[in-house]
Amino acid sequence: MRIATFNVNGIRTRLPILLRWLDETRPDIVCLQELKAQQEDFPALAIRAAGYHAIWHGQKSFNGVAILARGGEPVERRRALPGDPADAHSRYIEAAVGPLLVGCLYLPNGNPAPGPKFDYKMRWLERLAAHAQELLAGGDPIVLAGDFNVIPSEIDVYKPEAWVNDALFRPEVRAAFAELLRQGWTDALRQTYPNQRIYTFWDYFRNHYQRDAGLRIDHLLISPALCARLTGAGVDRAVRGLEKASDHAPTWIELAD
DNA sequence: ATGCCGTGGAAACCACGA
Repeated sequence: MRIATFNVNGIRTRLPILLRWLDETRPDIVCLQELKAQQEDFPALAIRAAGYHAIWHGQKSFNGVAILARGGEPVERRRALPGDPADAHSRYIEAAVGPLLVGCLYLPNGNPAPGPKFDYKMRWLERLAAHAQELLAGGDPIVLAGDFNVIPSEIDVYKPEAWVNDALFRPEVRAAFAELLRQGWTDALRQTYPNQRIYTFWDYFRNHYQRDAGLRIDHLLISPALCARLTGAGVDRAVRGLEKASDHAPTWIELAD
């Protein structure tokens, strides 16, 4: 089965591209981020007509996450990361899809760093680590997928020296991501391609896509129970080159049944 | 070093993104 993550940067504007990509690649489970739409403005009918059940957590203008599944309905487990009831951003949604648990996340950008936005990102990373640890304790097959806004290492950015002080690449952010891997999670794209340059995001400007000046910031972390089932992974780069594209490309893994 | 582009919402600009 195929599980994908895609930061759409506005689901209403991106709907034609999303539907075309769903039709062409037929992923079984899809995590979406940056819906940028209120709960009632999610295009549920069009997505249902494409063959997908969906749950989503919208927010006016910003953020917003969704989990799509074909074959079965995603059964919602939670729609916020624990640890801060005052955090009103729609950045996390979690569901059971058959025997699989899926966490879909949109981690804060954190720029400018230092500053309150960076502090919020670091707190969010701490909350994510705590929840991720709880999830692992169950021993279930779990995928944590989404836009992490974390460049894990130098190979994941076209020009590392230009990003050292950026909130996506600062040492404490990379350390927090590495801590997730130490818990037992596997970065499925990097596991599949240990030495390749793989990007999932390219800026809209400066011809970054045409120059392949990208970042790898969209990730699928899999729990130990899934490692032996990982048979492939990839990025649908061509989607980034379409007219009216998101600045992110869909990123996916393949699991043996 | 940089939001140069894109989206959304409010209001003909601004917030936000990475």
